[in-house]
Amino acid sequence: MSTPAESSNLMEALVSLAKRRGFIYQSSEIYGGLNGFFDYGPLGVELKRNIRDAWWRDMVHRRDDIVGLETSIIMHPKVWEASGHVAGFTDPLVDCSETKLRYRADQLYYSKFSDHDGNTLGYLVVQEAAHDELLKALDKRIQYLIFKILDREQSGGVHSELKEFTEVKPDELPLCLGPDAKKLGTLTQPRAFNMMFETNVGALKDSSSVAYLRPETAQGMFVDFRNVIDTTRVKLPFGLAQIGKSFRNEITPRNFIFRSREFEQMEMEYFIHPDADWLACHEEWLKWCQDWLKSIGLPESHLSLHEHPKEKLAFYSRRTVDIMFRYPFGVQELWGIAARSDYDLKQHQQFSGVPQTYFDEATKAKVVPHVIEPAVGVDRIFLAVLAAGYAVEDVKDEKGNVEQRTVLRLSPRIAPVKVAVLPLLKNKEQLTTRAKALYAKLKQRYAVQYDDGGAIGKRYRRQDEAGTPWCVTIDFETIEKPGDTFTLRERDSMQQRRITEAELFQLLGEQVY
RNA sequence: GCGGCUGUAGUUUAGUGGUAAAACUCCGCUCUUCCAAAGCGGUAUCGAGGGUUCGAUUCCCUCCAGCCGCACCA
Repeated sequence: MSTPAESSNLMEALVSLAKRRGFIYQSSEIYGGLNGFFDYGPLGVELKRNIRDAWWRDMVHRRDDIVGLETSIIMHPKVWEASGHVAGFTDPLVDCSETKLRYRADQLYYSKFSDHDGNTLGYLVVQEAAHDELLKALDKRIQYLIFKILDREQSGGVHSELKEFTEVKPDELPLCLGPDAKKLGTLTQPRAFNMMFETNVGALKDSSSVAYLRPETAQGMFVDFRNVIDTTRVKLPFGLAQIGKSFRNEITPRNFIFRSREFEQMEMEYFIHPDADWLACHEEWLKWCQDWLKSIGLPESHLSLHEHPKEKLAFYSRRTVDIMFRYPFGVQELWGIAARSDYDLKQHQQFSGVPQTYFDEATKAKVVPHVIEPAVGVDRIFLAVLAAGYAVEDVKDEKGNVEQRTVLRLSPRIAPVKVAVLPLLKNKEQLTTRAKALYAKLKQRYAVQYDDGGAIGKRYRRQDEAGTPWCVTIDFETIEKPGDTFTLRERDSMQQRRITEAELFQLLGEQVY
């Protein structure tokens, strides 16, 4: 295991490389940046696109049972009421200035405590618990208030009924004793915090025009479930796949692009018959996702599984397993595979009044399908391939001096540039003419670069940092000897061999898919 | 949202109460027969705003951004 300092250094090195080579910039940098937002530069946008394309090809094009979808980012506000996001994403939060602890106001209860003459002595705040536990806690706090804070000789007084702390009034706050506080008045007013970005549709900013930027792409696929059934020939089981931006107003965006406020999801909702073996289906998708991650070059050694304990499952889920990735800052969630049951379709059925059913020809019955959902963040995969591929190696030059080489070992499938075409020398026209001809031919099909700047070694290293798997050098052997061969220099091994144009295209055809 | 640390060229860093230096990168030119060659030239309102001061990149305050920890993450 690396130490926190090393991890931090690795992340700094990655951020630095990402900027230096044009993978990722901070958003709005010239205005001081904006927390939780990022831009993808010329190399970054290629890498990101390749990740998306690889997923789409494997998930949609190469399967018979999955079709694609692209739904709008802003949807009818009722969608988010039905999905539970309006209620679920609104957490009123309370901070304690003394203990620095943070509570959810809807999980706190408070009670006024008065002496027998009716004078208010204070408000006791306790955390949600079973009824008798809660009363026990309340009693403890009363004793604490009387003897430690008010410094009285004997107890006595009455407490009023418990109320949810969300109802606390500003003038009561100075007399509130926080659940873990030793002084009065350390709690803040509950502040509503909704993870959804709000906006307004139309010209008038009244409450009827409130809309949300979607916090997940999934709901678009549930809402269009009927449309797809009615207009295409899909039969259960089948999947709807979507790639698109989602937005969450995270309290604290952290770890570079890992948790940001604007991010891109690749989600697939796989609809199955309610009587189908959902557990087996869930296992199948779990396996599929792991295999796919390996196919884009993530090493198995960095992957692990995390099964959500039953008591911590989200309300819609019967089972959720996360594929975890060992990032420099720790093992974190990469891909969540959730068995969402029929929760979402049933919710939309109820809220919209439109039946969300599928006609089962076999039983002649209408059923509401269940759903298995693999959901992954493009940006998280991006960071994972960057972190896993990044290496600084010691390399010996011809004099035996040790130098350092920075290399990004990206899979040819997703590398932003597949091949760099390099004339050995810039000022020899036979070399550059042949190189430019090859470049022109390659770029019809692949993302390639032409580079004639500086010495050849420098150009190799530059491509190493960009993650380009192969460099092709047009040298004197190309133009002087028969066979029209080039030097093929391989990124990871730095080995060189001679290759013809036909062989090069064959290599690319096999490796870039 | 809280606490600690930080912010000087594209990157990594040096430095000072009297308007800034280096290495590498990048761009241009010269040169160069396979792993960051050499030479010349170019690139900074020292994160932003305010205050103290004759004078602030340096000291103070606020904000913004970043890192670490806590909390949060339906």
